Amino acid sequence: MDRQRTDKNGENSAQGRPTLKTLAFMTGLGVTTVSRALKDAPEIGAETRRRVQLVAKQIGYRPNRAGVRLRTGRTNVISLVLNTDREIMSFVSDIIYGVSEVLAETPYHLIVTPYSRSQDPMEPIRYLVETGSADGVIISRTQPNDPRARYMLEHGMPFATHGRTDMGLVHPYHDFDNHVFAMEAVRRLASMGRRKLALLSPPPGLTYYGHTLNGFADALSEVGASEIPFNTVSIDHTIEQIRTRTAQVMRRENRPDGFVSSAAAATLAIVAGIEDAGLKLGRDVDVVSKQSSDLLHLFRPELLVVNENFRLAGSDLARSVLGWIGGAAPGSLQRLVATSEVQAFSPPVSV
Amino acid sequence: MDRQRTDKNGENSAQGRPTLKTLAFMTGLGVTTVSRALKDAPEIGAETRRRVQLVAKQIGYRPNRAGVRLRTGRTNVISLVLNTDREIMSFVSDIIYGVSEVLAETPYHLIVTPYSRSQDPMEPIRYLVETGSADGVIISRTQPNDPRARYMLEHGMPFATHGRTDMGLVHPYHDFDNHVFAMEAVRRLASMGRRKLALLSPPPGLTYYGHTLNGFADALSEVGASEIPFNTVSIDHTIEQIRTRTAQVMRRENRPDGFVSSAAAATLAIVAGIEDAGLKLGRDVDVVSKQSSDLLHLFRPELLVVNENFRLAGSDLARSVLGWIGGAAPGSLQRLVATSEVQAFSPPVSV
DNA sequence: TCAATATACTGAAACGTTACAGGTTGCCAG
DNA sequence: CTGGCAACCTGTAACGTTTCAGTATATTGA
Repeated sequence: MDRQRTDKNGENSAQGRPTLKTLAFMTGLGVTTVSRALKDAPEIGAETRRRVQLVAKQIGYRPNRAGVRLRTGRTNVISLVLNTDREIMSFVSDIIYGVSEVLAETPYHLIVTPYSRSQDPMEPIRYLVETGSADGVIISRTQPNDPRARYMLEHGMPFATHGRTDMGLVHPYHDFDNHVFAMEAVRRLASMGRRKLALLSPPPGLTYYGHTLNGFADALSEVGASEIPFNTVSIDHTIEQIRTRTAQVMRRENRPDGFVSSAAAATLAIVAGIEDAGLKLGRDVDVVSKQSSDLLHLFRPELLVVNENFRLAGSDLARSVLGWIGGAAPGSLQRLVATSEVQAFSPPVSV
Repeated sequence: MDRQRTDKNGENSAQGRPTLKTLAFMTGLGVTTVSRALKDAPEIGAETRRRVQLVAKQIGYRPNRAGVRLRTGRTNVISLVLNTDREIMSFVSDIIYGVSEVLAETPYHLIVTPYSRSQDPMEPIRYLVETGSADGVIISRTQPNDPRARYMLEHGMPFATHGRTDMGLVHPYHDFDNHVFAMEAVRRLASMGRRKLALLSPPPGLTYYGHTLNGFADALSEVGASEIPFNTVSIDHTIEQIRTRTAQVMRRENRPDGFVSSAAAATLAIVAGIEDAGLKLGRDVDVVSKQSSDLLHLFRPELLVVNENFRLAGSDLARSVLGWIGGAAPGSLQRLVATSEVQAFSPPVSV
């Protein structure tokens, strides 16, 4: 009967946004009951439950995130940790789209946590864990012995990695099978008669550097081809550095007649370097490249490509983190996607 | 003297993360005093202030975002609203980097709010405003009469737009001067003797569509060149659509001898279409294109380019939103960046 | 009939912060 | 010696939510 005094939020429904108190006033129930009714708690009568949910829908009730977060510690936030100067351009947009697509169906927000050249990659991770700013984290540029993964595991922060680790610790990941990619690439080049192959590798230090190198080496010995060293550059180098280096190598006596490239932008540089040296793609040398959007064929139809789907990676990683948060076993949230076949140019249908 | 009972957070300093209560216990002050000391309130003694801040730094105190948000309504969040299927790839990564770079120095987090094909562009905006999920918003794909801008203005949500509106309403924006871009592009083509020009425009509906068209038309009449209609496609069309359409146009009797393209990926398609028709870039036709990263010259050295810096746009937009939140006049936070000159290929120094 | 029990609901407390409305103390003017 | 004031500090309440420990009522079993 002192409801009037207590529920000063009654009139609130007109001015501010509705809260549990507003709903309690409108339904004549207590806020506890309303709170439980909204989450289908069993001790609330079926009719009451329906009634509360109906009113909530009608007036467009949305739980206040700060309230929930303060009370429960749950943030409803997933953080995507990105290196702001080394990530591949298309990687960023596609992975964000993939993650967004999954989070859109949930109450989760996506926050982007950047770190740059100058910073310790651990810094954003520590920040997230210490401040509890996210319920889950997605990281890329994964290393075999990755201190970020170890730290999050130790501190009970659910996460997923783009790329695998190799520390004997189990956690969700999504990875493209770069071992298979490199093997298929070499096989394809070999099948075209190419015998002296160079690899533009991922940056040393990342896990898939090793996968790529091993696949390359394994296939070389399988097909009996040889390697022309090209390890002074990686896809983390600038376009100009790769271009210059390629031109140098191509001017040598013992030059490669085939390239395997781990990134599309780098492939542009390789081709430019080849042509700087006065040689011709498809005649003097062939190139197999990974790409994440279907543009390389426009650049040079002679290029051979393998597609890596970053958007899929994003949605997969998001689902994994949510799964872990939801209590699934981290070991069940690991996915290695097999490379599609090496593709040659197929001209557009209508011409 | 019932401090022991009251400050149950005293021992907390050992287990959880420190709060104001922890600091209050350690300094022997009240939490109110600590709170004010940390924000340099004038009614706190200078010595006390220093002492509190020292202790806070020592134990790594970080204000709890949920607490602040619940109490004050401030979220310390900026939301970047993105269309998940139409945005230009490099736009997304660069603008995120630009925004991040600015927010990194502040307590603000960046959240990415996506919307897709199927959705009303207003939906994410309404969500953000209604739930108060952000203190400021950045939007792109701005329209002359943009309901999102109008809505946010009406509801007092600070925001900045990438691109201008044209509704007589004043708000922060960052825009690339596409009028000048189109004029310079046409002038350049004219100076090379090109007289029949086609424009691959931005999607109709966006503000810079008009700017681009006007610049194109103005320069055409200035130099006395004529337009070959090419308005059945825009940069929002697929690569294949643009390519096919270009090839069609280039096979006609009265074909263009010059193109102006508003996006780099689309330019790849145009060039492919030109070559599909058996014509040669630089001989039969020239193309001026915008690009946001320096890759087009690798594609075809004959391409003429103008650079648009999306990272700059991002940092600029972030600064504008923060400025508005901080009380600056929205009218003072508008920036139109002039296009750089049209650039032809300059070969790498060392070859 | 009475006690035990299940059902449906409730108020109070707490999460960490800030705003509000004081409360002490010391000093000075009168 | 008193009243007033400035300087400095403090407790309480509130933001919206969930959890805990209930309470009231109806239902059941003996």
